[in-house]
Amino acid sequence: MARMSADERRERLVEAAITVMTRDGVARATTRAIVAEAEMPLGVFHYCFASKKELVEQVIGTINAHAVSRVMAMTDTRATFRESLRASVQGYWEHVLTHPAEHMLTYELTQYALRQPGFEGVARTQYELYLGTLTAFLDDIANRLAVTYELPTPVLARYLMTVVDGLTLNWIILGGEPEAAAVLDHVTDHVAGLVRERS
Amino acid sequence: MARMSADERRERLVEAAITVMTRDGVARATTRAIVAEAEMPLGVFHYCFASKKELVEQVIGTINAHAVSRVMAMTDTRATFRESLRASVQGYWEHVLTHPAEHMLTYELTQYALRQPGFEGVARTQYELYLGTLTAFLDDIANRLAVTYELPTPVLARYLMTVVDGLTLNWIILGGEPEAAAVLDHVTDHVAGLVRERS
DNA sequence: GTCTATAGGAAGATAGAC
DNA sequence: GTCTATCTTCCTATAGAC
Repeated sequence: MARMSADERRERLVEAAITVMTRDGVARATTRAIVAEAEMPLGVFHYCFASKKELVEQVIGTINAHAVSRVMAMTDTRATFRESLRASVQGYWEHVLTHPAEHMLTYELTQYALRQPGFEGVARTQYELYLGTLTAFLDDIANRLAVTYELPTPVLARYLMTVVDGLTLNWIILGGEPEAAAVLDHVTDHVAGLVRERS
Repeated sequence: MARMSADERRERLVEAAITVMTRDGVARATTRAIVAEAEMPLGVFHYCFASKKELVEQVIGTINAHAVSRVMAMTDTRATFRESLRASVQGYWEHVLTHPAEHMLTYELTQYALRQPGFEGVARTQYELYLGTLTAFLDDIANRLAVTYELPTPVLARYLMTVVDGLTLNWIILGGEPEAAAVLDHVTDHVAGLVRERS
């Protein structure tokens, strides 16, 4: 009854796992719930993956790849730094507003990784990845527009990551779109004020 | 063998639960692990608490009370707004640096509450509490020093909460004290620049 | 590879002797 | 109230027929 290759089953199981985790939370994404979501019998699980750990690793890899390519795609260079930053930040924020559950899942997986033996480095790698992507974004835009920053790029990148990450988290919990958008606008303007023409 | 009142047992079990959650994570804080930490037999649990849910509610209540009284105590009014804000923020940051596990637990409990049926409102209440406390802090300091803010207080409070919460989270995961402190200093200075003498 | 059936263990909660 | 022993359920993982 080989209706589908093991590779395709693996892909579908990872997708199903993400669906279940997004809908019901990481803790409820049991092997049973995942195979049920993928409409496969339970026994399938362990000839597609050696263990549940192996599946979760692939889930985290997939989620991270999505997040990074999202940030990459958000680079939106316009005529001025202010406009470029605003466009990029708004692109990100749009995604948060339309896909809150996806962002919530990344927070959950970070926590999961921080506690799960065998995933010790994963949370750190995840945040280093975000920070690196943001740093590259700032460098890229500085080069294209021939500007420099008043603050060291690592500090500026950390600042942006802090605001974006912190605001995403508290918006997921509290809502309050007007205040959240106001904070984001204020920070965008403030950061644009830290830019100098390259001499 | 009544060596201790049921009330005292309850208190000790809540303490033990916090110890286990801080050390091993919320998911590993099982009734068995908690009574073992408190050095009590398993059967004790269910005549002290009707269910595990009841214990977790008390744990969250205790943690929140700690957090709020910490923010209250951090209000540190000096001669100028800048100095007051700096002193208060440094007081908070000092606590993060010396008690990271405690702060990590609050993030874990927030996630737990967001997913656990019966705790739907708890995460929101928690963040509203933080935001309210920060707003009160800003109002208080504005009154004492007879100043106003360029931004509406709700937006400013949200901005501060975002930065403080986001930075705490990414410092727990990434470390990098110099950059984190630089971000905090920068934000403190920036916010101090948003203050006007009351006319 | 594919599936059913089940092992083996840990979770929350309860029964019932004292 | 106090404790031991146990119930029920659900988890990951495996055994073994096809």
